Amino acid sequence: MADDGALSSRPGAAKPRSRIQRRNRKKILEAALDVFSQHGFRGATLDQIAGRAGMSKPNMLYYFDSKEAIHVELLNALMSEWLAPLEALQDAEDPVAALMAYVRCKMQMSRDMPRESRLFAGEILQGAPRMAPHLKVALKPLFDRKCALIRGWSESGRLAPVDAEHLLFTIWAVTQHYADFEAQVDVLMPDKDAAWRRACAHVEGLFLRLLTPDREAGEI
Amino acid sequence: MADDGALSSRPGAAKPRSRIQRRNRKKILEAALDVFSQHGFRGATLDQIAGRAGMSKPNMLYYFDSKEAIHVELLNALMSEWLAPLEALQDAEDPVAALMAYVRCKMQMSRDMPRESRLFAGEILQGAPRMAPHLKVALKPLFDRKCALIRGWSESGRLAPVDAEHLLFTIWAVTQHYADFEAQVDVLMPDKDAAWRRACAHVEGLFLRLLTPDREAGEI
DNA sequence: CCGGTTTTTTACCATTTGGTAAAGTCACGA
DNA sequence: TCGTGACTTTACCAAATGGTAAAAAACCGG
Repeated sequence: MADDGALSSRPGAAKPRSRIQRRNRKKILEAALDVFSQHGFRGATLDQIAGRAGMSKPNMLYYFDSKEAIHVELLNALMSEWLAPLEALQDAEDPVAALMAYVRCKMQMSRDMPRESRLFAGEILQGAPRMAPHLKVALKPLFDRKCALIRGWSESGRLAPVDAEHLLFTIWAVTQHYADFEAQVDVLMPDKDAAWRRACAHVEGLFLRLLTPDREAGEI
Repeated sequence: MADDGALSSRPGAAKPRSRIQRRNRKKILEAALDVFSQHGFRGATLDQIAGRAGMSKPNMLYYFDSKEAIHVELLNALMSEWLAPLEALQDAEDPVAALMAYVRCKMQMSRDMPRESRLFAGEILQGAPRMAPHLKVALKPLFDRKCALIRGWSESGRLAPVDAEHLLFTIWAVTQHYADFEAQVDVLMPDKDAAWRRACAHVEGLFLRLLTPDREAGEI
C-alpha cells in the first residue's frame, strides 16, 4: 500500500525500474536528508529540497507522492542501516570486546552520518509521529533480543553487572550526542579534530571501565 | 534593544508592569513552551500557541512582537535556569559527591522539565540558529571555568582521571537522553515508573564507577 | 524516423501562516 | 461618572507552501 513512491499503478511492482528513476530518486532522497535533518519535517520546504536536488518541485512530485512520502521513505531506509550494528551484536568469546566494537562503530557513524543521526533525533524529539509503529515492530523486538543477550553476559560474569536496557540507552546517548549536539560541541570545543580524538579516547575509557568485570581478589 | 517584548516605547522600562501583562506573558510563554518543544520553531504556529494560551493571535502579538520574539524570550529565560546547576558546581571536599549531586540534579530536571530539555535540544539540533551567540557568551565561559575546576580535581587525585570537557558532554547526553528521546524510551520500556527507577540507579552506578579514583594497591 | 511512453516544464490553485489596521471594550484614577 | 490609556476583537492581507493539470520535450524500441 505504501511501498512504491509515485507511479502507484500496479501493486506488484516493488522497486523503481528505469535507470533515470533510480538516479533521480536517489538525488531527491539525498537532498531531502540534508534539508529534513537540518530543519525538521515541517521546517523543510519542497522547494528547498527540489532546489538542492537540482530539479523543479513538480518534477520531484513525479517521483514521490508527497512531502510525507519522501520523509517516510528516508526514515524507513535509514532504520535498517541504523540498526545493522546492533543486529550484528552477537554472542562472542569476549563480550566486552563485542560491546566495545559496537560502541566504536556507533562513534564512527556519529561522525560519518551526522545527518542521519539528526534526522532520527528530530523525529524522536517530536514524539516519533511518523515512526512510532515502525519502532514498535522493528526496533523493539531487536532491542529485547539484544538486552537478553547482554543480560546473559552479565550473569555469566564475563561482563560487569549492568542494566542491559539502560546500557544501550547510554551508548546511544553518548555516541549520538556528538552528531546531534554538534553545534554545541563546536562552540565549546572549537578545535574539531582535537575534540574528536579526545572524544573517542574518552568514550573508549568510559565504556571499558563500565563494562569490564571487577576481578575478585586473588583472581588473575 | 531586544529586551522588552512589545510595547517597546521607552528603552528604560526593563520589565512589564501591570499584573495582567505579567499574567498574559506567562500564559503565552507556557503555551509556547508546549508547542515549540513539540513541533520545533517552524513547526509551531501562532494560532496553536494562541489557542493553547486561551487568547487570539492578534492579542498575543500585542504582548510579543513576533513569533521569533517569543522563541528567543523562551530560550533566554530557559538558559539561566538550565545552567544554574552547573553554575553551582564548585570546589568541595569530595569532588565525586559534588559531581554526583550534579548528575542527580540533571536527572531530576530531565524528568521534571522535559519540555525545556526538548526545546533546547531542538534548537541545537538545527544548528542553534537563534542561540549560537548566546552559547558563546553565556555557556562557553561557564563551561571553561567548570572544566578547569574538574581538571584540578582530577590532577589532585580526588577524582578519577577523566577528560573534563567530555565528562560534561557525557553527563548531559546521558541525563537529557531520557527527556529528549522519551518517545523512544517509552516504546522500548513501556513501564515508565520501573524504567525511571532503573534509569536513576544505572546512571548513579555509571558515574560513580567513572568518577571514583582507583585506590592504589596498599591504600586504605 | 515513428509512435508511444516516460520525464520535465509551465502555469496554476487553495490553504495556511505570520503579521497589521483599526475599531471596539475594559479598568481605573480623578 | 467620565475620560484616558491599557487591553481585545474583528476583519484583513501578502507571502509562502503543498500540491495539480496539462502541455511540451526527451527517450527508446522497432
